[in-house]
Amino acid sequence: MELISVKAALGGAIPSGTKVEVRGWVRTRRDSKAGISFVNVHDGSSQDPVQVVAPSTLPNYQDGVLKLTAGASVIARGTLVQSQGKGQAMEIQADEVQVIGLVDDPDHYPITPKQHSLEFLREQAHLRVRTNTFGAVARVRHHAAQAIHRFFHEEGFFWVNTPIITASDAEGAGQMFRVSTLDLSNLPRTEAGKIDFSKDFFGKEAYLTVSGQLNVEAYCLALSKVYTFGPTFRAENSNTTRHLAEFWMIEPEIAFADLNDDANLAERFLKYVFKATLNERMDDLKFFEERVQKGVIERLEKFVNSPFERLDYGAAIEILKRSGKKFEFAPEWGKDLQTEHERYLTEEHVGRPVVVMNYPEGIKAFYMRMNDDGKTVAAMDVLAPGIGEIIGGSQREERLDLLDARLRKMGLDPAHYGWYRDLRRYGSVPHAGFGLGFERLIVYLCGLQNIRDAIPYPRVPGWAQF
RNA sequence: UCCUCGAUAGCUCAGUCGGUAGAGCGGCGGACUGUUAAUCCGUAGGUCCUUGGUUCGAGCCCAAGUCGAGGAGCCA
Repeated sequence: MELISVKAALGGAIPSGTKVEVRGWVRTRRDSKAGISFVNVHDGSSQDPVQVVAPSTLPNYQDGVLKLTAGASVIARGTLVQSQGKGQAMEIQADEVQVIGLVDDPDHYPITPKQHSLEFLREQAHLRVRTNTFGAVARVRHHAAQAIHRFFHEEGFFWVNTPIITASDAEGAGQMFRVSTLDLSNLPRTEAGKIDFSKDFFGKEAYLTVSGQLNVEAYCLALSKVYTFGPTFRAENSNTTRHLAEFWMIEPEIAFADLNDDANLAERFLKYVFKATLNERMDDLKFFEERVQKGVIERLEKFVNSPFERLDYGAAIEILKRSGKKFEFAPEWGKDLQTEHERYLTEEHVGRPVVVMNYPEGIKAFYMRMNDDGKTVAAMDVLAPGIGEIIGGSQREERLDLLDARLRKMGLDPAHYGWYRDLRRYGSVPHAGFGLGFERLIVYLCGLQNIRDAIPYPRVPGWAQF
């Protein structure tokens, strides 16, 4: 008797006639008066369930097998055989179906074999992973994460675990969650009446990180090729299909590199991860193709096989102006590209991924490197058909005087950036990197509409259940 | 945060002009069949989001609130 996964049972590598055991959860049960029941069992290892054929001669047929409903857990032992029915190659002719856990209230069990709305399933986050859709998302998510680590490892990058808690209020990438052990109902005060954070856990104000970039830059200027991949927090009151309060971000950083190196890295990176997902999870992608978004596989295949177009921001604005398209927001030099602009560029004008480079300094962060024209910075966005911006990155300002000038121009005090400025004083080198929201990548891979379906337990304003 | 839309059975939804609450799926019972989200018959199942108002009478009209969705802003 060999314990096997459902995936292995269906995989064809195990010869017919082998005695096997599978463990999992019931998806459906169909009874035949010929004296058998068909129980579809899934264990998460594959998109498809295995069909367990349970004869009515089993001792627990009446008060066991016939009590099975969607969601019940079982251990089935029997012979793996070629199926007599259509719809599956292999099935398990059961000698024993052990009922492990029944569903208490089958009439209220929320996961039925019909299509549920994704909104409803979000409120059942602990059970939604039992559905085809969320099982598939979970598997794709795992394979994408593995592919990301594998890509960087193979290219000689080191994974750096930057801090989750930060006492620096200088990251400037958005609203932060405060971390404190102070008693909110009895706050210590200074003589001036302000909250006395010197009494707080870290002796000063602390927050959850909004980006590991600044920290990983330091490691870049020693290890040369590094990346972060970890949880990230934004306390913005964003209620959209693209924002989470807690998400996972990937941020590579490369030394002795400029913006072109950065764009090349982004292109290799995305293609590697997409290719790996196509290779490793085609079963789930086919499900998304059928049930979630038509064309998602072709979109990925085209992405993998198309060279990225490079486009200067200024040229992009000109293209948009001359497009003859009616945009809700008129394109104008000095303003950021709207989603409608990005979609036009990548979907209609070029028809494949585009890297837009060298944006006006006024709309980009302080750490981005000033170009020689004095008007633009070495920033880039990778735009993908069907979604728009998927990666944002830049070459970092490695010249101390220019960094200080830019900080001051943006109303920031260079004194607050002591250790970050040190990196420009001690063996500074040109370096570059980019940031990618992992869940946005998952949305794109799976053809989802809402980022809340791309993470197991989404956290958004007003919602932190489970 | 702003704009728009929505909330009716476990789920997905219908509900006409304001007049006693409906279907499909799921559950339960039965029939039938190596079945495939099986099929067929029967059956149970309701705080119509909450509060207030209008009315002889409100799922339906009005007001406020709560929650959800989509879009915008911000962004990854």
